[in-house]
Amino acid sequence: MTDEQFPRPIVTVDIVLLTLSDERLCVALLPRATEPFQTFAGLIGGYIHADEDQDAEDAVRRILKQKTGLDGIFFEQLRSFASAKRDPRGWSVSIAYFALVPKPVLEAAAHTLELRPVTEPGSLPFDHGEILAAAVNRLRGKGAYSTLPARLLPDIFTMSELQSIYETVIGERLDQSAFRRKISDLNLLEEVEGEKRQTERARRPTTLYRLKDPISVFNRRI
Amino acid sequence: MTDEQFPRPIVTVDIVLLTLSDERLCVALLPRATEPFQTFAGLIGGYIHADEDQDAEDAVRRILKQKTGLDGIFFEQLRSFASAKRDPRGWSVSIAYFALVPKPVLEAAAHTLELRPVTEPGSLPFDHGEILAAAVNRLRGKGAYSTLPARLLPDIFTMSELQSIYETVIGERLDQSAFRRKISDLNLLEEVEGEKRQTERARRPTTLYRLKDPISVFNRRI
DNA sequence: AAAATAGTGTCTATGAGACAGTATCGC
DNA sequence: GCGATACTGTCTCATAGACACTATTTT
Repeated sequence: MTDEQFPRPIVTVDIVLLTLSDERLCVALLPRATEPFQTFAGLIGGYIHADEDQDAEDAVRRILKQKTGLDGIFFEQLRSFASAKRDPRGWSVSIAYFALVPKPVLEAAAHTLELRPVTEPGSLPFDHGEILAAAVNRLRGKGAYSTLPARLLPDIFTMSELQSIYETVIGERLDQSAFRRKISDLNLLEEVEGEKRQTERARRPTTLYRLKDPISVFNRRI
Repeated sequence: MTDEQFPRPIVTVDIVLLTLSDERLCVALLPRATEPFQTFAGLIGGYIHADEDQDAEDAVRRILKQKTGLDGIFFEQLRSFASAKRDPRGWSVSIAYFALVPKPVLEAAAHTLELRPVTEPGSLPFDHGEILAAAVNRLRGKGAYSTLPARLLPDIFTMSELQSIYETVIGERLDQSAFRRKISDLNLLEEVEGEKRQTERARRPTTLYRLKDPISVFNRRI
């Protein structure tokens, strides 16, 4: 830690904003305002503002607010991508985050975001393709062992909706009976009393639930 | 991504080097050569050298080699720690890694490393205490679902040694029969034929094994 | 009654923990 | 034989998946 003669790399924060659209996991992209890759759609990102951001999470919140209008949504650090070649401007570090947002919340707040299925994101600037892949991987992996996927739903949801989210996140069909049993064993949800509702084509009204804790991690698979 | 007028933060790489000493998980620390916190023992770290390091992993390899003499050991990115206050010199980013090394390898190569049990690391400079805690957490968590703990053993080891490593990493006793059954079901090891050996106080010679793949992740607990 | 979704019960296979039992060595 | 470690077999219980069954609503 002696040699401060070395030039400092560029440091940015990049956010993989994920949501569910038509039963598919999608990433929200933003047309880039400046060079390099101007006008190309890329991950939501920006520089750290040393004067106003106390830490990287502050920068994430600020950038999300400024560039998408979103506020108070779930996000978590993924990892950093650091190399000489990832940015044409020179040696750079991207501290990557992924964020989860329910589609209705995204639609209410969003400026001009472009949604693309994570399976066919098209061509992305920098190493954003790699960052996206890492985020999806993390969500799929951690999704089976936590309540992460529920962050893609509104606060209040039905058991079927929850199961459906888990199915698209994990990428496999789940048995209804086993799913309900596990969820109830894990004691993650609380019933929203009196609030029954009928889903679109449903006949029988459904019990509604909400999460007890923001994020729970358990040690068996859903 | 427009405002390049903002000052660039300091970027360093910090490595939590873990090994097993007397059945305890220990972190290897290095007395700091320069201010701040000169002479205090801290994590192994350094600046990125934009000219010689192509990416952060290159920097990790170079720093490990220079500061400890170690080469070719296992390491993996943890996450980054970035804030205005973590370093008295100003806004800084530490890309944190953790590395695992067998004790004999560490002893053969090491310069003047200080080993401290991760449970009582003493006072550490910067936020190195927090980084250490995150590394231990990751190892404990991922350890139960992967062959990570085997990186704390030499290439060739006995089943008992492997079980013992898992026990200290996970922090609980494991049933011998179940352990062997699971390891063999997962098909992770290959027998080192003809090579039998007697452990210190053992009577009956033991079969020796090596890992088939560097790191495997499975989806049930060991 | 039929259609459609909500929710429950049960059977079976598999994997885990507990623990006893057998094997092979040095002394 | 005894002590010590290496290794195997078996019993029982918990959990998972499969799938059939019941429940409640609208049309």
